[in-house]
Amino acid sequence: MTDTPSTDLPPLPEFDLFAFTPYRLAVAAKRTSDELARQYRDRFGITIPEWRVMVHLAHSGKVSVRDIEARVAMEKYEVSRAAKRLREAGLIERRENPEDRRLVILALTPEGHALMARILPMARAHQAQIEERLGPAFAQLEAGLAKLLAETD
Amino acid sequence: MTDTPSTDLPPLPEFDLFAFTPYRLAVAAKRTSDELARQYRDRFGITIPEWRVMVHLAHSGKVSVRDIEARVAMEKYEVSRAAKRLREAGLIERRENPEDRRLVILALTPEGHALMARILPMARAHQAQIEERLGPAFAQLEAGLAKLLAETD
DNA sequence: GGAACATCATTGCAGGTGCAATGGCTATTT
DNA sequence: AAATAGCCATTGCACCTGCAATGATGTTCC
Repeated sequence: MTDTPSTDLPPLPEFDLFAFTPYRLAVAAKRTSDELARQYRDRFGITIPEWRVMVHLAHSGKVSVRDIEARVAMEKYEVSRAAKRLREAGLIERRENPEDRRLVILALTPEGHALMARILPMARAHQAQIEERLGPAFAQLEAGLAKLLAETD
Repeated sequence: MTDTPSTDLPPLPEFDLFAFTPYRLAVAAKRTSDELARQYRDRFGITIPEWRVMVHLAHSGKVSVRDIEARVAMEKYEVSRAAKRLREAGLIERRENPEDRRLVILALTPEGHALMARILPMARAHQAQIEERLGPAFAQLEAGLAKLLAETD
């Protein structure tokens, strides 16, 4: 037993990673978005950050990077790079804001609009499937998440 | 109004990103682990993947990369690279398994053991703080996560 | 017992990410 | 109106990640 360095040391406190809320949330988040990410990538060629930007543009019209950053839980450099890729893919367009030339105006192109018309129903279906699979636990999850998100805001 | 390309297109279906469970989980996971990640990094110089490996070694003794991969929701290359960094930092040691020389035996060094003795109480306190801040909503979150994790396993 | 197949861990590569500048613009102060 | 400070978006750099390929070992099947 002398070859195991821990043997003679005081025992460590018990700690169950599987009961650790940050871990549980990380695993849950990864599981739920991975399948989605794969679909978005394979079928539409976009990533999750790009998807978030697109969704925001879909219902907010023309906005700046700052608006998206504030609303969509992304750092502004993420928004900036997602927007760059989306622009190169022809899904959004970018103009200067004439009233404040530091700002940028992002908006869906017709191609981007068409893409969202295809993706959004899929996303709704995905959400419905989650709710169905969780059953009554869905409402509990929602209540818990609502409190957590409010507390950490 | 003719300068906005979306105006003449059929309206997109309503979609609220903030009610989208994968999004909510992603934000919740990021919020809860970011502060933790910063602490681990600034005070102990380790990352979240490294922390997970350390926790597993702390209560499982000597294990292989495969064991950790299976138990800790990490891909094996993540485990492998985390282990490499931890080895370079002197926190874990690595030996060959003589019974199956494809396998590797990872274990905490005394330094790693000492580090865990300092981190684990912090992690427990963090967990307690989450539970306190959420109050009754914590049990709901747990119930929801339990169902979700079981369903997607 | 040897060939084919499976498993374990690692790594090369391409691309994504976080941080800390940077450059351009606007607001504020004197 | 010039100087200073602040805000917006982007980018250079280093690091991290995901995927697929690799090499080394073990197992299975003829």
